[in-house]
Amino acid sequence: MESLSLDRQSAVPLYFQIHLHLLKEIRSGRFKAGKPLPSEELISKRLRVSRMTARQALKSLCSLGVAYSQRGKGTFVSEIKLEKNFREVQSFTEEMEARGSRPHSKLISSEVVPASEEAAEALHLQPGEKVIRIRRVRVADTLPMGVETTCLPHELCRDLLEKFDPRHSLYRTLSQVYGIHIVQADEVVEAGLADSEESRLLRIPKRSPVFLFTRTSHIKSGKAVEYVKSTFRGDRYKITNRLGQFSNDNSLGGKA
Amino acid sequence: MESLSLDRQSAVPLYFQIHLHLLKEIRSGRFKAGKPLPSEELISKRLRVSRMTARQALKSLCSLGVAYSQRGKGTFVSEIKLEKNFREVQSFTEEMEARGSRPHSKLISSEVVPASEEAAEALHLQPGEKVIRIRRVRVADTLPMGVETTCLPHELCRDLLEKFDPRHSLYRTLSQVYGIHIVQADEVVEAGLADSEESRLLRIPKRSPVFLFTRTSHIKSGKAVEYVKSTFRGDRYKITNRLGQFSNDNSLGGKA
DNA sequence: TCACCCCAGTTGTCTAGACAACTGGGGTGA
DNA sequence: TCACCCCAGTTGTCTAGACAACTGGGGTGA
Repeated sequence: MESLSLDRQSAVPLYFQIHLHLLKEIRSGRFKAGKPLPSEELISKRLRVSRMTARQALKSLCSLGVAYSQRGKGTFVSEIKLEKNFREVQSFTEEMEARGSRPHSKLISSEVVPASEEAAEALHLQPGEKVIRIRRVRVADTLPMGVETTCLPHELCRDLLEKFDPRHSLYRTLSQVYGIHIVQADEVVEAGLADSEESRLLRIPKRSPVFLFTRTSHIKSGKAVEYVKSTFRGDRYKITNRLGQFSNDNSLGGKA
Repeated sequence: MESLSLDRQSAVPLYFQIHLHLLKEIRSGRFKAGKPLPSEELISKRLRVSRMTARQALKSLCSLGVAYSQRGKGTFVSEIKLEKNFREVQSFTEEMEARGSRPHSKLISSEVVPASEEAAEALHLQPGEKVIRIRRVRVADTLPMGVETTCLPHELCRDLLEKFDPRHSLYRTLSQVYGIHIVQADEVVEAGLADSEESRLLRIPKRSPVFLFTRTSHIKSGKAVEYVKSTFRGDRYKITNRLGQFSNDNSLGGKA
């Protein structure tokens, strides 16, 4: 706190400068888990900002899950570790890079076809409307991890098959070429056994345990832009989830 | 909007009265997906509240995932359905009730034992410290769904085994008797095959596909209070996840 | 001893403003 | 035609205050 001086000319909002500073101090161990952060009043006085600005900084830490507030008591550092590998919405590519593996993909097929019934429903398309369908084997380092079939509305990105190298990240191409940013995904996971095609592609014994994923991805407005079915091997792939922290999110701020 | 008159004497905050009203109008179809909600300015004028209060109402809808804001444009109703069965942190009991099944449990064993190494690590206990361990078969309607082993620090709820009926919800007992409210859980899921004890208890063939869950549950402060390992049958149990919506949460309010 | 009150400290809610930054559409002028 | 400017509408950030509601500890008085 003492060392921080705010840059009032900066494009970075004051509350976010304070947010970043507190976050750094928490990570450095200056503020320990379970211990109070400076109060709104104190931040307000020390840094000469209004209490609402100080409050917004603290609230944005709460919405990150780094801190929590208790009325009448203060705002405290959460004991929950953030750095664990929880699944955000991210492509296979990003997920593997985050785990320290080198991801790539082998293309099985890519084509424009009429949407299947389930894909049409998930993507809110008329029956028979066209989708781009890409089938790939997903590989981490040299280990085949899963087989994935992705469907995107053809309307959304007509020339995708020319612009997209299937060995790289689809999400990055969507984001960089088309400005389509996937921010949320709804997913159903089932446990099953590998069929013969899957066991051949993944080089695992037939009837090995596998995860079956069905995922619908959304952009910020909630519009569905991707429908994916995939099979991942159960012996090498784990899912890490964080549940909750939805309904108890009394947040006042936050930054993308 | 027109029909709403705020109760300024109420203990319910103004922003939350507005929040509830807008939510009702969205659910009723008065405001449709993709369409704008009233602007901060408009709410402020119509309901004679300050703009910050109107803003807090809209932001709390955003943090619920019901709406999203775009600078310079407005706040819009999200196209994402909320009502789907996503997994919050909830007990098996709550989950099954939400799905319309009648949950119950068959006790296999309950005892106070020294924590296993992994349980001690998850719960931040000293090696050898005691935990309450409860093993149950989880049943939906009359169908056995999974085998679950729960460990709780003995220190936390010494007389739990007297006060808890293992056929009912553990989370409810923790909440009602001890004031322990679980708000977040970190979970690892693996795909595997049922061993002989599991297949017997779940009445499924040996080597059927199953989910293997390892879960650590936390209270608001982040303190770990429960460590669970469980095996659920893959033929009857599906996981529904919602990913993302963490980093893009520019919220100003929210209510537990 | 112990129930109660009081008080300082804290977060929660709310007000009435201000300016910045961005969006989208309409109008202007070369 | 079309690049550009302007403007109304909107969200984002920020200020300087106010009172409510709650927490926890200390002191008072029966």
